[in-house]
Order: sequence, then structure tokens, then C-alpha cells
Amino acid sequence: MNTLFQVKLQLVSQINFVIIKITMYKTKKILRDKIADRLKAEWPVTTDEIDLVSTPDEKLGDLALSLAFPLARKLKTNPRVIATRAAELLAGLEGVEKIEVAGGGYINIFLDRQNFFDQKFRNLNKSGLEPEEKKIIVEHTNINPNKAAHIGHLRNACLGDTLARCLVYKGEQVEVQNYIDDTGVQVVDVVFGLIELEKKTLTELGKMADKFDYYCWDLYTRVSRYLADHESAGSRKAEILKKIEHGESPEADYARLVSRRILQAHLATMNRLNITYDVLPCESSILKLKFWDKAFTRLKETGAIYYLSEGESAGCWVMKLEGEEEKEKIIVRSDGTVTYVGKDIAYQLWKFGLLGQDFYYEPFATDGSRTIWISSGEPTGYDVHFGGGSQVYNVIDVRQSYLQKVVVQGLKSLGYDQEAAKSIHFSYEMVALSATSLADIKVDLSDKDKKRSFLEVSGRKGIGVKADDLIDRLEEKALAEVAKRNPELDESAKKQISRQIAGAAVRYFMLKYARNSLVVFDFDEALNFEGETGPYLQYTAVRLRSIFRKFEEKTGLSSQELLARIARSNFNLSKLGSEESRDFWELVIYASYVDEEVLRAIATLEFAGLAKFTFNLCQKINGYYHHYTVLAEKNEELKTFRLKTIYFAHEILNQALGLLGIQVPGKM
RNA sequence: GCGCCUGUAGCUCAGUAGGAUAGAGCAGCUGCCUUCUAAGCAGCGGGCCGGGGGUUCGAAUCCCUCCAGGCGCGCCA
Repeated sequence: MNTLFQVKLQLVSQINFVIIKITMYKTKKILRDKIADRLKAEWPVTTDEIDLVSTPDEKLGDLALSLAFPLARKLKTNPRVIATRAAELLAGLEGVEKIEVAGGGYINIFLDRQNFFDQKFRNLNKSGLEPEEKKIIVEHTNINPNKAAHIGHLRNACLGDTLARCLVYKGEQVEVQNYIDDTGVQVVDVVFGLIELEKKTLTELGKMADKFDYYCWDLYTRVSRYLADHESAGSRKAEILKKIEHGESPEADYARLVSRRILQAHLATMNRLNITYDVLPCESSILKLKFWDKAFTRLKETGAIYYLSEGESAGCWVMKLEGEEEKEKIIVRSDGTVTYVGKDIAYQLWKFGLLGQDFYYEPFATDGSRTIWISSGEPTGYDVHFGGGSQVYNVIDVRQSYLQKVVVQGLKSLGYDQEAAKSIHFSYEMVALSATSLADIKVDLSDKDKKRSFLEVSGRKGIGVKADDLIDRLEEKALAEVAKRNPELDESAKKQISRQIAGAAVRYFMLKYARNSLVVFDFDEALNFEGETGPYLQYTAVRLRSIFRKFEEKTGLSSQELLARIARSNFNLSKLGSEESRDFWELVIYASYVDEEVLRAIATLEFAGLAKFTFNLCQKINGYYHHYTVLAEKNEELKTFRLKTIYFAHEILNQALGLLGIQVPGKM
């Protein structure tokens, strides 16, 4: 009972913390302070209790206070009376046009539009957000380097990459890691297949043509089936595993060749989606540098794990789990080898800089001007360091929740409570395949699997849509559209645009679902370019940009001169008709919520909201675009004002698209 | 058995730190291209928010319970 109560208290304090963070959004924060200041003379209210929410309708104002309701309850009076009095107290607030009482006791605030727009326009490039961490590590992708990437991996990478982008936008220092399990059983399976089934020599392997990842995809499923059918082969596989872990030739050479080549393929796939990394820590380096030994010593010394001499788990080192009194998690097996979780605890310690040891690094690839570093178990001569974050996000699907909990427990048991609290499992649901998608990829299914309406992606069974296949199909479709609409463009320009469109389609598709929602992948849906899709967002931006381009062509002004002209302009909003005034305001106020959306996305790790926000913004922009012509407007003053309005919207849209990792083509 | 998640329009999903009339997209139907790109816009139809209780001025949102589904709970990784 007592602990339950404590847990509740803890939750409440966490929630308060989040509330404060989210409403950091400048205008609201300033307003909340001022409101609290005015009201506290009459009632006992603090800034934290001032909850400013959006109104359901533009006619009701821009922001609403609902504090009259709880206050009325406390004071046992009518909320309407309180609201009326509050409205009096708040009269003449700076930045506020007027205040009205509505409904049962809502206090509705109408912002001073002229003032608001001027201010927001001037601060277009300042987010108004502040970093809170020393260094944040985002670990994502983490694909076993033994086969082609599939759409399940894409979801992981898109979520992780978007999180990193949002954190950077907030001003945080972010390090993106992609962990490579280059000595694990999945790689072992493929090495087994190459040696025992395919009888490939290392030289033959090196000469193998393109699509090595596709080749391994098929080989991996073949090996899985072979091993299931030939139990006796298990000992050979175990032997290979051991040799790879100890770096013995030639098995370890096979493993290295396979994992590096597949890793190259994965990076190339992710690059198509604008996703990149800072560092690739490898399991082989962890083994070579004996990270586990260090962690093991510490875990033993602190009593975080202990030895069992009798019972079911006799001979094992185990860890107690909070809240599961009679259950123990085995960390070291009775044969002395460490389990997956054990290694993960050591690795997590490294991420926080708590291991007292770092990898060596060397360049693995370059991505534009950015070097992607890979870990090494031996000195390389490069003086670079990674890890040592103050906060760590592990992007891993929901099935790993239990193990992630154990890892956090490991940190806690070692006394690292703060790090445990900042060790965040960013979990999300899996990607499955719809019945039609299953029919699309030719794959043998068991009778049991055939009966289900959808199937979980499985590399082992070969059930999955390969990432490159999906992107290829999207590019192909985009290219056909681009060629139809812009026949004057040369081939390379058309291809470039198609790549950008395909990338946007994938990224939006992966982000539009809430993370707890199981995505049942369907080709028809993923290949759609209309409605709530990435290409729709791009199209919106392209059309706006086209207005600026045409304006510049007509007037001969440069982009800077154009910006200077509209920044200088000072249009009096009262000159607008009521309809245009409303449409202008709806667009501007909605767009200005971008900061709050980013903070919300980070706090809840829910990027579907940010995706939705961007989509809704585009809907508003398209509505405006359709209704108000800019370039043909005869009234020069009004024309400049409209240019300013869409410039504002366009800038914010670009910011949002950047966060979603969506590029804007020059033409579509 | 225990734990986590999910159930909202014909379909796919938003909305869940309680707030005013439950929203999009797709699919269907009606209009709009001598006009800044129709990958667009405007409009129509479509809902016991899984069922039942409770808390509250107010519940899709919080609590209890039941029903249905998914996923975890290895000396696998």
C-alpha cells in the first residue's frame, strides 16, 4: 500500500515536470506568468496551475483558461462568477486584444494578432527552446548484419532519426549510434551457410556481385530451415560461433567480411532515407576489449549479482528484479558464459561513460562531409571518442521491454540511479504484413501462418518486404509521375526528385502511426502519394516555393531582397476583409505551434503527432493557396502582405519537414 | 498463471497530463484546371469512442470489471 502510494506520488511529480517543460513555448509562458501575477492578488494560484489550451473554434478566441472550474469548486461558488472577475483582472494584458467569458466559465483570450505576427516573423529562426542535457545518445537501427534490411528495420530507423532531429532542433548535443552485432548467432548462421552449404571460399566471397544482402537474405532462411531439419549440424554451428567470438581464422574472417559488406548495404539503404550515424559500435570490439569482464567485476563487488550454489539455477550468477521477489534473472550461465542481457548492461555502462574504458575507432564511411566511425578492438591512431552521454535513448521494439527493464535494473543495482532514470527505452510496436502483401512477396508459409490475417515480419523465416524493394517501387512510381508532369527536366533531375519523393513517402508512412500501433504493412497504402502522405507535404512546399521563384523572376529581386522587402512591410491587419483576416490568422497561429509540437513529441516519444501537425499545416496552407492568389493581386500592399504570410508558413513548414527528414524537391 | 499494449466511421488511423460540437486520410458520391503546379481545393453521406459500472461541474481520455485481440515472461540473441 505504502509503495503504491509512493509510486503514485512519483508519477504525479513526473507529470508536473512534463507540463512545465511543454508550456515553455514562449508566448504561452510569458502569458502564464503575467496571468498568474494578476490573479494571485485575488486567489491562491501559481503559474503552474495556469493551463492555457487551444479553443475548439477560432470564434471563441485563441487560448482558453479553464481555471475557473477547479477554483469554483474550492471556493464553492459559481465558475461563471469567477471567470467574469478574472476577465476583469486580466483586462489590458500586454499582447492580448480582448478577453471573453464563455460557456460555463471559460476565460477566452484573443491575442493581439498584429503584435503576435510581427514578433513571430522576426523570430522565425529562433526556436525559443533550450537544451537540458550535456549529451544525448540515440541508439537506433541495430540490424543484425547478416541479411538485407526490411520494413520493420525502417520503422526503427525512421523513429530514431526523427527523435535525433527533434533533439538537435531543441538545441541538444546528440550522438547517433548504430550497434552492430557482428559476432552474434545471426551472422554465424550465414557463415555456416557459406562454408557448409554453399562451400564458398573467402576469395569467391570477395568477388560476389551486387545485392550481397539479398543473397544472404535467402541463404539465412535456408540455413534456418537446414538447422531445424539437421539437429546434428548444431555442434558445427556452435564451433563456428566460438571461433568467431575468439577471432579465429578462417571463420572470423568470414564473419567480418559478411558483417562489413552487409553493413555497407544497410548504410546505403538508410542513406536513401536521409538517415545517418555518428558511430557504429561493434560486438566484436566489446569482446576484444573485454568490456564484460570489467562490468562483471563491478556487478560482483557491489552485490548487484550473486552466485547460486543450489537450486534450478545452480552455478549461475543472477540478479534480483525489483517487484518480482521470487524471480531471478540469470546473467552468467553455469558454464561461465555471459548472457545477452549481461553484455547489454556492460554496453549500457559504456554509453553513460561509466565503464572507465572506451573503444578505439576508425573511419568506416563518409556521408557527405560527415564521417561515420566504427569501433575497433585495437589501437587505430585516431584520437576520437564516443559514448559518455548524460541521457540515452534505446530505440528497440516493444518485444524487448522486459530485457530493457533488466538492463535498467542492472544500472540501479550498481547504484547508478540517475543513469537508470535517464536510460530510456523508446519502444514501438512491430511491423506486420497484410494478407495482400504476403501474396506479393513469394514466400512459403506454414499452415498455421496461412490462417492469420497478418504476419509479423521475420528475417529468419524470410517473411518480410525488403527495404530496398519498397524504396525501389516508390522511386519507380514517382519517376513515372515526375516524367509525366515535368517532361522538360533531364533524366538525372527526374531521378533525383523521385528519390526525394520515395524517401518522403517512406518516412511519413513510418511516422504517421502512433508508436504503440501495430503497422500492418500494405503496398497499396504505402505506395499512395495522395492525401495524408509524404509527397503531399512536399507538394505543398513546392507550390509555395514556386510562388517565390516566379516573383523573383518577374521582379528581378534576389531571395534576400525579397525577404528584406516583406520583412520591412508593415501591413495593418484591419485593412483585411473579415474572411481573409480569419484565414490568415488560422494559418499563422497554427504554424506557430511548431515548437510546442516538438517538445511534446520528445516528451511523449510520439512522432505521429508531429507528422499530423505538419500534415494539418499543409492542409491549411493548401486551403489558403487555393483561395488567395498572390502574384496576380493588383493591390501591391496586399500582395506583399500575402507574400509575407506564405513566407512565414513556408519557413515553418520547412522546419517541420526537416524534423521529419523530408526533403523538398525543386519541382514535382 | 503473471506483466505490458490495443479495441474510435465501410477500411487505415489521430485525438488519452479530463475541457466546449469526437477528427483526418482512404474508399463512395457532387462540383472546380485559359487563373501562383489538380500529387490540389470545396462539398455530401457515414459514429451506442468494445460492453457495464464508478469518480467529476465535465470522461473517448481517470478508476473498477467483463469481453475480444496482440506481445512478453529461456542457462536464445
